[in-house]
Formats: sequence, structure tokens, C-alpha cells
Amino acid sequence: MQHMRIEDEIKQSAFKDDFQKAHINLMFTAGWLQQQQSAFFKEHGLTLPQFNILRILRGQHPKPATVNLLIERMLDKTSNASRIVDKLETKALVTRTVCPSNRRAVDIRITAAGLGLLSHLDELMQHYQLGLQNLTAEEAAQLSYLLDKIRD
Amino acid sequence: MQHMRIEDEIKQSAFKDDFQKAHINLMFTAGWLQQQQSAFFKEHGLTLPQFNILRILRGQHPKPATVNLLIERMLDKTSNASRIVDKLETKALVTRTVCPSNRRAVDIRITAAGLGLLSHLDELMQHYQLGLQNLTAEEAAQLSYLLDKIRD
DNA sequence: TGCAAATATATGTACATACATTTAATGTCG
DNA sequence: CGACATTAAATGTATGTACATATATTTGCA
Repeated sequence: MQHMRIEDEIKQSAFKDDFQKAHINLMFTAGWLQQQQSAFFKEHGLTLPQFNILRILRGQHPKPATVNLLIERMLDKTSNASRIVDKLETKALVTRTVCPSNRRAVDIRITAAGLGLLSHLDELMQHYQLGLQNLTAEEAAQLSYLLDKIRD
Repeated sequence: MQHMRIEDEIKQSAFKDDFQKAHINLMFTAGWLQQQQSAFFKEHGLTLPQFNILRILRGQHPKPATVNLLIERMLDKTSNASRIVDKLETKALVTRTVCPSNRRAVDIRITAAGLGLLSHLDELMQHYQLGLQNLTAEEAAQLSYLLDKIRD
């Protein structure tokens, strides 16, 4: 299905200016992408934040990660990594042990089951083509440039 | 303060390709903008979804809106308009009455207090310069073009 | 040494999101 | 007319977000 211009998506005919239009478009498109991904992960019993944390843990493996390290690398720094780890622990995708060298911290490790799930998802994602595949590589790079500039 | 490239923001040195980098950058930047706005609205007792619904109601004023109309125009179609209206009603910023011509529906209207709050916020926002002010108008238009293309 | 500050994580609360289910009113068609 | 589907909104439940506070451990320094 051909998707719609942002004007049609939210049934608003006019924007004040290009800045407002791009702003609303940015929020809308981010939500659109997030919903696509969430639907995919849900089929495999994961939420998007749970998946993102698993990926960080795989990047560390076989070294453990602390909650602090997870927060540093998460896109949303204010979300509650502790409770997301709770859910992953319940599903036996990660383990949590007190860090021996600093008993305030906890060592979080991805389990074999967690690694297996991620590699299964890797395979599937290659086929599903979730993401920015409608852009050329040049357009993707241009997009990153503009996004970085917004935050300058 | 000068902000950082996306690589530094999430402490990840390399991306698989420009597509993945732009994708992560898009989600990160949308969250960054959202947090800026949320902080602003919070000072005035509103959340971002509450503000967005109030704006839709102002656009309809003095005609009423139904919950269905709100959902159609919201950026996030799956969020729960009914409960967001609950919160606005508690703050006396909107009223809710049964629609006379269709007793399944409810007529939702912004109150004088709601209109007053919005116009106060309008003034403040002109000074705060929230948004994409770091871009030129041409860059904002280019950004909208790329975002529309992602969803095609 | 000992005590305050800093650190690492967990917990509490309010709100929002995602989605399924429920309730009530309306429309439709045999 | 009456059973049944459809529609509009509200409600229930699990999860996540945002932010404040609590608990335990470690660090630093008087």
C-alpha cells in the first residue's frame, strides 16, 4: 500500500510553516517506525525496549553489563532499565548476579536462550526489511546530517 | 551547549550502515524533541498528549469533537483518547456531554479556561524557540520529503 | 576511624501506551 | 418486528515512561 503525505495522515490540511510541518512529520514517522518494529517483536514475546537491552547485552557478551551501562547506551536514558531487566529475567533471557567487586552493582548477562532468540530475530529481520529501505544510502546520510543539526 | 553526534550520544562507535545510523538517529532525535516539549508543558500542568488534544479541540471550537475525531487527528492513533480527556476534564479544561443526535457518542468541548491556557502557552512558545530552529526552511522541507519517502 | 557524600540499583506513583474486552446505542436485514 | 452485526466509548491489564524517593554499599576526608 502506498502511504500518505503527512497532511493526509493526520487529516490536517495546512501547517504554519515548513518547520512545524517537518517537526510533526518527524514525530509521526518515528512513531510509525516504532509501531512496525513493536508488532514484529511482539510475535516473539519481546517489547522494543526489551529487544534493545538484549542487543546491548549481546554486544557486551561474554562480559557482564551493569544497569548503569545499559542506561548509558539506551536511546531513552530516563526509562527504567531495572524493570525492563526484571521482565527479561523472568523469561530467562538474562541473568542477574551481584557484582563481586562492587556489591552495589549487579552483573547482567545474556543467556544462551537470549543469544538464540536474537540470532533467530536477526535472520527474520533480513527478510522483513523493517526500516528505511525506501531511502537511498545518500538520502539516509542526508537524513542523519539534518537530524544531528536539529540537536546542535 | 553544543550537542553531540549520534555516535557519541549513545556511546556506540559504529553503525552497520547509513540506514541503521539514520534509523537510530531518527528515533533518538524524536525522543529528544519530545522530552524538550514535555518539560515545557509540565511547568503548566499538561502532558504532551493532553496539549495535543487541547489543540485539536481549539481547532474545532466552538463545534464539539467526539473521541473518534480526536483519535483520527492524533499523531499516535493507538493511544487512549478517552483517558486523556478524563484528565483534561478533571482540570476543567474540557467538558464532556452526551451527543444529542447520537447517544453513543460524547461531545467534547474546550472550556474558556482551556482556551486561555492555550493562548498563554502560544505566547511563551514564541520566546522559547522549541523545535527545528537550527534548520533552514529549505532543510526543513528536505527533511519532510525524506520522512514522507520512508513511509511510502 | 568514623561519618557524610557519592554511587548503584530498586521501588513507588502518576501518567501514557498497546491491545483486548465490555457496555450501550444504533443500523440492518430476514 | 426482532435477532444480529456495527459503532462509539469506556474499562481492564500489562508494560513502559518520568521522576522522586529509598536502600545498600563504597568512597573520601576531617
